[in-house]
Amino acid sequence: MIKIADVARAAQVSPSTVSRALTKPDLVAPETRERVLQAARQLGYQPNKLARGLRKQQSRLLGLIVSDILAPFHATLAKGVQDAAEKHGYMVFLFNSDEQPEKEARYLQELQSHWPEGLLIVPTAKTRQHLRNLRSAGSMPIIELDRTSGTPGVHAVLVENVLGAREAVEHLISLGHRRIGMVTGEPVITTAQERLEGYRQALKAAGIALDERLVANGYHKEEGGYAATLQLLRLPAPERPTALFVGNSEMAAGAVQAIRDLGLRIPEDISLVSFDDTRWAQLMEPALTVVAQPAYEIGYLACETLVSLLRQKAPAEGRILRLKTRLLIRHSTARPRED
Amino acid sequence: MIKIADVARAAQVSPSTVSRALTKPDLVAPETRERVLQAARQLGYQPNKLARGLRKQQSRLLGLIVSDILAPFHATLAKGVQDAAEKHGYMVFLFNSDEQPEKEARYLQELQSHWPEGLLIVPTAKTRQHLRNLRSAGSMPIIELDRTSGTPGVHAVLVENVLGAREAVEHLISLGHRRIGMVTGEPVITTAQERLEGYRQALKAAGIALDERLVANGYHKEEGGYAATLQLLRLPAPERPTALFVGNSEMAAGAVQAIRDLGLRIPEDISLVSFDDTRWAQLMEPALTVVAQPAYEIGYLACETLVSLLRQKAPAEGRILRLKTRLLIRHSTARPRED
DNA sequence: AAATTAACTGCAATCGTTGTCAAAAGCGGT
DNA sequence: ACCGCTTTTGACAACGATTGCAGTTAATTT
Repeated sequence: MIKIADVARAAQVSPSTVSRALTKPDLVAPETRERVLQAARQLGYQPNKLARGLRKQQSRLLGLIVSDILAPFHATLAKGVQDAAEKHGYMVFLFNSDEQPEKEARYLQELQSHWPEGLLIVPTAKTRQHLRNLRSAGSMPIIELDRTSGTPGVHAVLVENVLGAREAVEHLISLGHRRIGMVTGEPVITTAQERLEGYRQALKAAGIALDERLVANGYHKEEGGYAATLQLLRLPAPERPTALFVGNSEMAAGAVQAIRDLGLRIPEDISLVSFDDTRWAQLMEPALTVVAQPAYEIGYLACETLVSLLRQKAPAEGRILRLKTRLLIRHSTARPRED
Repeated sequence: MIKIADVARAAQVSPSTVSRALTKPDLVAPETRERVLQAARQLGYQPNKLARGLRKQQSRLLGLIVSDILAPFHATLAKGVQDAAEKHGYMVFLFNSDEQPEKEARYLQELQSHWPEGLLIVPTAKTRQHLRNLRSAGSMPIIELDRTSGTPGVHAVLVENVLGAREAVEHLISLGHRRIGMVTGEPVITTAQERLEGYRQALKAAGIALDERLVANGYHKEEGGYAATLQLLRLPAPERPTALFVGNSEMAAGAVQAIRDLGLRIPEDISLVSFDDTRWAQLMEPALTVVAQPAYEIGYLACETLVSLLRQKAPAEGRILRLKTRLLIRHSTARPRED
């Protein structure tokens, strides 16, 4: 690799001058500058970011930990973050915790040793402890995405989960459904709590009593969604739900398969709404009614916020931003059968 | 941040001893070692990777550039790479070229300045030039994924595109189809070339003349797939294909929509096979017959190969590994209608 | 023409870590 | 008590880039 000394030799100046010519061009004489720039170009010089970071005590690095890079929601989130980071000259270290707290802890350690200037994270169940253990956490701004860990002083960019869920369930109610089941996620995750709360509020507002048997845990995963859906649809006829609200798209995929395996038809036999939009939700037959989240915007906004936090060095107190969801009514919801 | 000098002070030893206690424990006396380790633990010391990298002239960093992180295939690829990298103590810098050569060039530059020890890349149309311009490329092992750029000396991990495509088309032929259309990707991309070649071979082996009008370019994207499919299915009846082979899943999504918009039914009116398996291909009705690729394995294997290349410092000559595809026959293919 | 100022450049120290070298300390044997 | 040996430790110099300070030259003013 070409280093600054090589360029200096080629341009017949000192390393200091090369450095200045490249980073503070107006401090060096025009001819010298030209000579240096040309030499640098010719040799293909690229400043070593390790050395620069060490000297300037800044890495221009951000850490991003998502909980499932294979889920389109998270991939989109990551893209938003990266695009925003790039705009401001930051690089992003992307990790995938797979919802596993141990992995998250390991990656946080690893990340820390690379001196990131800020951290963006989709927290898992143990994030709060992990962040407490991180020494540098006090100095480094942290933004949580999609969910919160409850760590004090941390910023977050989320969506209106309660409202979004409520609108989805109200849609079902307006179609005439009364027995509406919910497949929820891990109760420790705030999105699961909030979406369940929205479900509760919608029922309450419509004067429908909450039946605990109609709420099943799908643990945020496809298999869990499958199992939870089977459980709900195998209830004896009078209690069996005529519509299902599912907490995220992974579980919704399981739900669709469970419904098919039971030989039921959507929406004739059962209506289905899910949080989170995906390609398959649009392409499946019938297209799925969903609560769409602005995933890209969440990532982008979170990163913008982080960068602006880094600009003003005063460590602002934690603020929570919430973006709106949109209920996309497609063809998986209809009036309940009259029997 | 705690640095080595802080630990040294706390443990009453010199910085050198701290460094040794942490990295070469058997070179320091047991009691001293304990004292140092405890001080380090207590202070939450994390070695600064920037400084270490600078001093040791190694970054333990790998670069990964994929061409579309939102596509499940690429996300899975990335996961495979990361998992393998983590196993060997490497970090991965992930970038997304969005198939745009300029972005790729920019990221390659940016990456280079972080001193990666190796590079994994899903090449775009201009990768060959970009790599030629990279000074460090000579010293740094490079592995291409999914496609090749044709850069001499570069390693690659690909799939059996010709064979996979051929099997898919042979499947259609065995069902009785004779007019089979193909929606292909950008011709500069090797996967598109190879899959087209497989299509040709299958037709030839069955004694079916190739009709150029049955091959349409979908440019690797959903919209392109939509347009190409419309074009093929609007051919006058005698030439119109009874089956379609689509070069990747993005274009397949477009194809499905085009078919629906034309009011045709799969597989009664038209059979459909696509390269690349996805969640929606499994969930759509009817489930799509596909040529599945071992995406995770490609990433994992590529990274393993890269690491082993780094271990043995002799720069081995470029080798190409090809993994097998699997034809998953589902319900989007059937005998052609007799009319 | 001398004095003052401005513009430009180089020296040397620095960031945190590691490896080399040599000094110091401990040990057993004579 | 002294010698040679091993074990343990610390001082110091890098790695590559940046920057405060000081020095040199040229330009401007008196």
